[in-house]
Amino acid sequence: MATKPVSLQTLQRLPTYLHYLKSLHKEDYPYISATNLADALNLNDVQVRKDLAQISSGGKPKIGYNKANLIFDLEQYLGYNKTDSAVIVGAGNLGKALLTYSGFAEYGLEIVAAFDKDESLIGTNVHGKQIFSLDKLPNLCERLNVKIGIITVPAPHAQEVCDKMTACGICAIWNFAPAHLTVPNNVLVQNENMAASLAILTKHLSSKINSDEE
Amino acid sequence: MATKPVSLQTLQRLPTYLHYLKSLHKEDYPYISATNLADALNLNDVQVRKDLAQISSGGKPKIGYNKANLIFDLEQYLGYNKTDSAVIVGAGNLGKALLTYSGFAEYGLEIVAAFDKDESLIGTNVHGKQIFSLDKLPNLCERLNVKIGIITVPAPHAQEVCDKMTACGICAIWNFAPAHLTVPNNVLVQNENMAASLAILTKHLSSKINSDEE
DNA sequence: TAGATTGTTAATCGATTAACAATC
DNA sequence: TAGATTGTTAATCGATTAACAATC
Repeated sequence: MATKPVSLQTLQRLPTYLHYLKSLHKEDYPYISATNLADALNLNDVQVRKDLAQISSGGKPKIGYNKANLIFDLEQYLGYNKTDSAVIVGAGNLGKALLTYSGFAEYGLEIVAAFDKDESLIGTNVHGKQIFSLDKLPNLCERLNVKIGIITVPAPHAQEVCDKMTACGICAIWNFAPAHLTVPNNVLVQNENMAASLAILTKHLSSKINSDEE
Repeated sequence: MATKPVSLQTLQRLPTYLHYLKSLHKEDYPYISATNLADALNLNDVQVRKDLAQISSGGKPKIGYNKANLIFDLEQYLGYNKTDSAVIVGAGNLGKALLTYSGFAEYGLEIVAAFDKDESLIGTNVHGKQIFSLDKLPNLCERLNVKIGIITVPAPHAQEVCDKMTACGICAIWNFAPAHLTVPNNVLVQNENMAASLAILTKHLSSKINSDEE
């Protein structure tokens, strides 16, 4: 019973729809059209309809989609009602920031523990989450059945940490280190590629300057 | 003299090439083939050649690309040699993490100041960067000709901060808030969309469970 | 010369957008 | 009924990949 797989592009838009719908909470009118949604988010209306068709029970011609139902369907599909456990390796500034951020709960993610090799950090806790020695990783992952790992160590150590994670049975890695990771086939790496984002930003700036000159 | 615009996908791959090339620093042999690069980064070799053709003086048949030249061309193209100034609004955990992160210098970005509306933060400094009241934003942006703004406030305040930034002449916004921003035409928003990344990660997990069941 | 590798032209693939029929 | 909106089928567009000629 394989449900039709949703494209990566669609998958990435779904949280945006959900967030926007939730922001309309105050409004009484219970329906919204794909056209409205598309306009608000600078998307094409047909694209929105196609995306929603894949995860919801559909809208009604002339009326649109029931907002509450849509929110429910999106949360259901994205798994925001079920919580996945994650561990974080690297308790530096970025690691601490992620540990402290309480918004992940809303997305169905709970960071259960952090790991670092810095002796002075081990045993301390950040925002109620304890920081362990890296040796403890296998045991904790197995005990708590953790499948998601977050890497926030400096780039030169990222691959090594990644290998340890996959050895522990982690099969989804969120990589904040500016490094390319090599992993077994069944493991997914999602790069939070700040260098790539910055490239887009600064290039926009420099091309703007050039075009202003003309 | 409009240089051929590079696609967004290409632009995002360039920092990856650069990073990998730099990591080969130890090796003596001065050349690398597109095939090698592609294999190491799990990309197609023709794609790598096409990407590199757009920003470098090219390689030599049978030999490959000169690594040092390639690194130079990539840094040149990505503007890592010139520094852009940026301001950050929102000096919470994430904002502080970014202020503290010293790696941006390498990418040609310097965060010159931070802003917050929390009175207890104003006047303090993080990693040598001062935190100002939001009122000071226009003056500072104009004086230092700041064109890049980083938003690390909670989602409900993101649009308001964004509007202030564009009013100050900022035309490239790096948005870490989980909110869709509406901006004038000439302004670019780059969303660091953690919710989207998480959606991909957790979906991989749940689809894996389903396929394992078969 | 032979062979590896580049760079280009053509084919494929997938996502977005346009056109339109179905429906409340 | 008329009109707005959905949902689907076809057309377009752009990026990736394959095929191949050029070259050191």
